[in-house]
Amino acid sequence: MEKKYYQIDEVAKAAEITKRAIRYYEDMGLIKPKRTDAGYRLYTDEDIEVIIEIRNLTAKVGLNFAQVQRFMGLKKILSDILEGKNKDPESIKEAIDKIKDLMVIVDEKEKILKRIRNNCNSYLEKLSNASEMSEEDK
Amino acid sequence: MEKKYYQIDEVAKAAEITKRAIRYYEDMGLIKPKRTDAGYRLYTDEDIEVIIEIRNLTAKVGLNFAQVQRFMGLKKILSDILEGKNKDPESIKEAIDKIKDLMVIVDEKEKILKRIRNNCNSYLEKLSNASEMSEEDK
DNA sequence: CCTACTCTCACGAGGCGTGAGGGTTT
DNA sequence: TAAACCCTCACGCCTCGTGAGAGTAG
Repeated sequence: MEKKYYQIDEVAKAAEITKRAIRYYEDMGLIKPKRTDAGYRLYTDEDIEVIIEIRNLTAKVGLNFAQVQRFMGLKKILSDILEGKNKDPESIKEAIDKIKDLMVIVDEKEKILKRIRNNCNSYLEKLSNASEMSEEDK
Repeated sequence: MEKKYYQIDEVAKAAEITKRAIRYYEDMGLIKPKRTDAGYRLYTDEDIEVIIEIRNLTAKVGLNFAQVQRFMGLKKILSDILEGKNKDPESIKEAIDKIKDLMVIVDEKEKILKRIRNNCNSYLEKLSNASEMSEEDK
């Protein structure tokens, strides 16, 4: 079974990100694509998944690379546990704690977004009232 | 009725932000505190509110200063409209559009946060199952 | 005179953007 | 041969972090 490989430009389009950012992720040790003899980077489908997840956690959630790396390490432990390769209760506890840490950050962000959305909604209401009043002035 | 003024260190604590960041907001033209004769910055309660909102929109939501500035400008127009100082239907329409733009960004972020939270929850479920199984192994 | 503030430079870091200069050919 | 990729520097931008050196006293 041959794996399919993608060049950086395809990956950039698939992950909706720049090539520069992808190379930077590599510099930071978050991904390690294969290379052709000429040095061209070759990515697998799994690499693309990882890149998209990094993107979500950084650009969208606002984690830094150190935090992303912690979370990625967690995912490896997690798949080992689920495949039965790792049955160490300590590892399981650690993984659970790391997930909970991330969820705290996510909850915080969600609260602030909700506040902002509520503000926006009340502004819109007030503005539509003001808009109606200016109609009646005619 | 005298206004109360605060020095930068008090503001920093109230807004949970560094003094450096507050000064930078000023450099970027987002706030314009008064100054004492010696050049010390003096902030009002409203300044503090603004600083907290900038903080929420940048650090928490991930907007850049250009976007924050657009949103702040909007708030001024909005209060003018609500106080009846501005009854121009065009201004009202513009304000509504800007708010809708912001809400699109907020919605996007909320979707991604929900996805991440769902992932976290399903991981936690799987891990707690794995944890029970490792208990039974004893 | 000493402490604890304040100020203004100014260089550094993280996460890329944007060429420049030069190879490769999925 | 030329287009259209790829590579590695390397400097620039944004949002501050972190002193350094000097003035102020809310």
